[in-house]
Amino acid sequence: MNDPATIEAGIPDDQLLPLRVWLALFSSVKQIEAVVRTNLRESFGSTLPRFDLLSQLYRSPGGLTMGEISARLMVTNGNVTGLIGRLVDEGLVDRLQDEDDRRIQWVRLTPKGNKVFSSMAPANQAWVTEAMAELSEGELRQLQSLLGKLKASVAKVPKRPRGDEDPSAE
Amino acid sequence: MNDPATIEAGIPDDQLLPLRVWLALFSSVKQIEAVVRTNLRESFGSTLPRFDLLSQLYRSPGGLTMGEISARLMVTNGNVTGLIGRLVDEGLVDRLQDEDDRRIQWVRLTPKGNKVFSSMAPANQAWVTEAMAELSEGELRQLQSLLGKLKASVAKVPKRPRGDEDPSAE
DNA sequence: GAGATATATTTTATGTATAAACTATTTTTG
DNA sequence: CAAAAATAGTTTATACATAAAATATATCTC
Repeated sequence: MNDPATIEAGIPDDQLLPLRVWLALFSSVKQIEAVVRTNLRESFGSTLPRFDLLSQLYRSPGGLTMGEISARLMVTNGNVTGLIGRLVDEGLVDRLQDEDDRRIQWVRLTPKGNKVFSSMAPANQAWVTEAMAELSEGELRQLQSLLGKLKASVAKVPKRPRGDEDPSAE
Repeated sequence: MNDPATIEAGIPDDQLLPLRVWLALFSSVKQIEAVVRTNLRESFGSTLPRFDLLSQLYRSPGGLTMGEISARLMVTNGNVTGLIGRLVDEGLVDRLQDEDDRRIQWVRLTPKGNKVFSSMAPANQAWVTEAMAELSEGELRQLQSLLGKLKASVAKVPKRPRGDEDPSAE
């Protein structure tokens, strides 16, 4: 991932603003991600995707289906298949088939996975808190609120189902 | 990547706030990325990393070195090597060696690359603008300002050079 | 100016991610 | 109920991304 782009030649400033915000959002996230990723690797030999996945499972003691994980992490099913496979190999997670619907896989943290995540989570919180240390509580709340609005705004973008290209549109 | 995680059990709310903001930032970016990625693929058969790279080159008519590209996109050198290779194959970009320093590669947009990027950029701007349509100009400016502060805050996180683990720290 | 160090980039191994095609089930519907 | 449609997940092919090691060149230092 990289750096959302702009053409800035002769476009009025208010037209440019969303693009600039997007750029700022993008680079902030990359920046924080870099901090967290480095720390996860150096301190725990782990990665952000694995941590996020463990976190979801931690919050769902009853387990999650593959599809639910994929929805929560906002990634494809195929991605989750691979991620879970590695975590199973590491013994942090286990899979079992649903008894009624044989298409469904239930995924849960193993006791080891639970323990490992419990040790990572406070460190992660500390890193993120430190990264945001210069923002006051008020600023953080403002940011949170604006991001909430943004989320709602993006969610309204119509996503046409595939095949709806309408090549003969006027 | 996915969904920055939290343990929320019994932690005071203001301790939790940075983590919540991180979560919100992360998912906003994923959400917008999904919109842009889908549109770039459907409309231009391209991807976000390629678009961002073209954008950087577009803004630097004199060309950029591999290292400079890597710094601007905040990705590793190896990543840029691959990305540029594909863009060269597509004829959108060319590489030439520096005359004085033979380690350096200068990368520029080809005329075709220029043309292609010029057609993509306005569409990209429109998508991002639409995604943020529900935010007022004032809100966007506020967001921009807060993200600027955040960037400065994250930049202050000390990044110890590798090998500075100090395993015997007290 | 030779050896050590630094810089620019590529290569290697691996992990993460997507989209599209596919398999296996379940559910719907005529 | 049988055929069709929907759902859950995996597989495949490919792209993107990292970290670490390697290569090649340039610069520094004595």
